[in-house]
Order: sequence, then structure tokens, then C-alpha cells
Amino acid sequence: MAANEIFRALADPTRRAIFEKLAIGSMNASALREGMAISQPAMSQHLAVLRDAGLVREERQGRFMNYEVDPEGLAFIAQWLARYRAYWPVRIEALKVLLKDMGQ
Amino acid sequence: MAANEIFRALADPTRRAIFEKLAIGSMNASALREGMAISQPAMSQHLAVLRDAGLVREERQGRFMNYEVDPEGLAFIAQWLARYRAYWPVRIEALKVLLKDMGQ
DNA sequence: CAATCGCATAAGTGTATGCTTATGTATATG
DNA sequence: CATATACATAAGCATACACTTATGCGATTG
Repeated sequence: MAANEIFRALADPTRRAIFEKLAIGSMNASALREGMAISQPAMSQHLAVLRDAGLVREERQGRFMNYEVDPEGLAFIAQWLARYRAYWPVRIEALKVLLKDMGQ
Repeated sequence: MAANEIFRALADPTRRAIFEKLAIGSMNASALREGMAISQPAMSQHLAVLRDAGLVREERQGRFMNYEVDPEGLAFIAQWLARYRAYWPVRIEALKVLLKDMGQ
């Protein structure tokens, strides 16, 4: 769960696509492959990178592996980002939404 | 200022160190090198990667190039992160600080 | 319990990356 | 205007990365 592994994991567009898919809902590796022009080993390797980075976690379900977003990776990025909050533009729309979300 | 370039730029520890140094205060390339066991061309190349990612911006000052943090890159990360706020753990200390900061 | 299924791992390969040394290009200075 | 300074760019090289095919392993199934 180091910065190195997190940012490196997200530097690859295929891995970001996998992550976004998992953000919609947890899924096993085969389901993730659907519509993704990617070999089975490649998917497995990408998932390992995401898991080692703490962005994704897995759970065995019979002979399937269910993957889901791991909040720890996101928390790490949030904390990294918070270090530089002095430089954030005052009006980022997304952050206002965030603000509202957290305020509830 | 695409996700690819931003995350790739931050995936390198040397570039993160440069970025952190600039977050303390803007500096020219030579000043950045001080205490950083890195060649002049390497620094120049790293700064180019950070600039192309939108994480850093430059301004010519005579024969010096002054570098500073570019808020746009950070804003991009914040927005990327905001997409997954559904997965954030409820109590991240840094985010509470953030919340307070944004609220003022 | 043999066959199959879902996934992981191994080994090999082309390309990207980060570094180096050498050189180019503005700007300043004597 | 010749030289020095601050930085950028070029070219080359070792390593990392993302992919492939082949194979291994655990769990289900007939």
C-alpha cells in the first residue's frame, strides 16, 4: 500500500478500466473480462497488481474469485492529496459535492 | 492532463520527491537538485514529465526556470477520486481536515 | 475419481522508462 | 562580442513492464 504501487497501478489504462468496472459492482475475474479484449492471464496479472497496491481485494467463492474495490487504496490517495490542499483551487465542483457528502 | 500522464508521473519516487519539494515552495531546477543526487538532464526530464502531466508549471526568469505546483493536476486527481467517494471509509482523518478546510 | 472449470504462475518477448554522457540553446556578464 | 550560466534535447543503454503461450493448482461436477 505504498505510493509507488498505488500510482503505478493506476498508471495503466487497462487497470483503471478494471478498477472502474469494479467500482460499479464486485465481480469475479471472468465477468471482468467480458467485453474487454484481454487474455485471462493478463487479467489475472492486472488484478494482482491492483490487489498488491491495496486498490482491490479478493474473496474466494468456490472456484471463483470475487473482486471488489478496497477502500484502503482510495483512502491512501485521499491522504496523499490532502497533503497538498494548500494548492487546491478554491472551487472544484467535485470537491463541493464531496463536502456535501461527507457533511451528512 | 490525462489520467495516464498524471498517474505515470506520480508513479516514480524521484518525481514525487521533486513535487513535494515544490509544494514547500517554488524553485528553479538547480535549487531543486540540491541534496538530490540526480544529474541535471535527469532533473530536466523529470520536470518535463511533471509539466506535461499538469502537476507542475514553469515560468522563465532570466536564464532560470522557476517551477511551481500546478493546481490543475491536483484538481484532476481530486475529481478522479470523487468518482469513487461511495467507497471511501466514513472516517478518514485527512478528509475531515479537508472538510474543515473547504468549509471556511 | 476423472474431467472440467476458474484462476494463478512461469517463461519469453517487444516496448517503455529512467538513467547516463554529449551537445544545443537562450540569457546574462565581463 | 566572447564566455559563462541555466536549462533542454539527443542518443544510447540497462531495466521494468505488459503482453503472449504454456502449464499448474484448487474446486466443482458427472
